[in-house]
Amino acid sequence: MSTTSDTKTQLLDAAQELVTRRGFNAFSYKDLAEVVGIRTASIHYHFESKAKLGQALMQRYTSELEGALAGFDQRLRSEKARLEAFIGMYTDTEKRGAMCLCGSFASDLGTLPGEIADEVQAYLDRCEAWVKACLVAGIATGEFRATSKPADLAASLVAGLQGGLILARAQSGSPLLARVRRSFLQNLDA
Amino acid sequence: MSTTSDTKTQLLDAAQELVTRRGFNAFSYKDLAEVVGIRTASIHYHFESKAKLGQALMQRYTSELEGALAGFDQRLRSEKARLEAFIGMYTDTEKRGAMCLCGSFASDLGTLPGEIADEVQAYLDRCEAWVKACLVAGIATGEFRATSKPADLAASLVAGLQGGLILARAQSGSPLLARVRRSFLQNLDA
DNA sequence: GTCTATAAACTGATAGAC
DNA sequence: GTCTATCAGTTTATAGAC
Repeated sequence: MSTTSDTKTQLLDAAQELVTRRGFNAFSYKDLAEVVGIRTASIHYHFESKAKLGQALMQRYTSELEGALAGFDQRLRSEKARLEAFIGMYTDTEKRGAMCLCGSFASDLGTLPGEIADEVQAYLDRCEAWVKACLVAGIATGEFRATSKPADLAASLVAGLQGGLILARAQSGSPLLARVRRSFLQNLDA
Repeated sequence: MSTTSDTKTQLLDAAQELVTRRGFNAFSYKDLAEVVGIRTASIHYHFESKAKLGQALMQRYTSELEGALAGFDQRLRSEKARLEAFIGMYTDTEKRGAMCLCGSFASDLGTLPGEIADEVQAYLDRCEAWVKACLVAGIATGEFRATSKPADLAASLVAGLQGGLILARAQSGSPLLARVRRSFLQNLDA
């Protein structure tokens, strides 16, 4: 059990930081090598290509999402609290001044290898399905008021959070996601 | 009055297509030169740098937005119709399988020269201000029901449209923006 | 206005030594 | 696992001829 992570994990962590701040096409093996402190050639030992690195990044991100959602489901007792926890993942990212890894990849989708595009779609589908289930449950118990179809509301929240995260860094004013959160939740008030 | 546009306009048109499909960092002068049919060196006669080209792109885009919004205000008689027309600009872009120029730049903001970042902010501020005014007017006449502060709703719509446009290309299912539109408008139903 | 020629730096990637 | 050395191709940009 070592304090410092192994090189592969360090590479994933540094790459995630670069992708969520600069974008997949705007960072290079050189950038990555400098952060981790090895040579660019050594990166190829861990990830045979930049595309495979991107794919590994999205796979880890999606499995972390799965863990977080399972935690929310198990730990929290109201659908409102679960929704708040979900939104909280994105407000945390906003505070760091970064994008969601998936949102960053989605914005580069026109230039990405198919392997990554598939992972992006899986992540988004999972988010929408979880939010939709949360809404359906909350409407059934009377916790939420149904103003639109849950599937539409779920897609709308995911789009608002991802868009908000991308636009937040360009905005002068107050935290953008706080506004997205408020208008979404007030709309559901029973 | 010639049928074919001048080279500068052709360059702007081709660059806009590339930025909204691939992103600012994912297209090169070589790509642009091939589309327009000149050499890369000739591009520098019209735009001294890629940054200046990007800035010119955003300036033209913002002034086109201004024209479109003025047209909506003048031509359309209800706030609902105006909001629909605004949303329509984005559903048109979704049909083309492209991103909004501003959304594309926003996603690359961490790597962009400051001149472009300022233009991105101006475009977003203008969108939010116009939508907010539209909502305030519609609430005053009783056309809309106010579920949240107009400023929050406006920010939320802009974020939802931009996010929806970016995510739409990764999604398998039905048009994402139609869902954003439905849940936003139903929320306003008086 | 557009061209050729050229630059200097960077890109992801490979071969092979240690 | 990480290194050095190297590759072929690309990037934005400049100088100067036409």
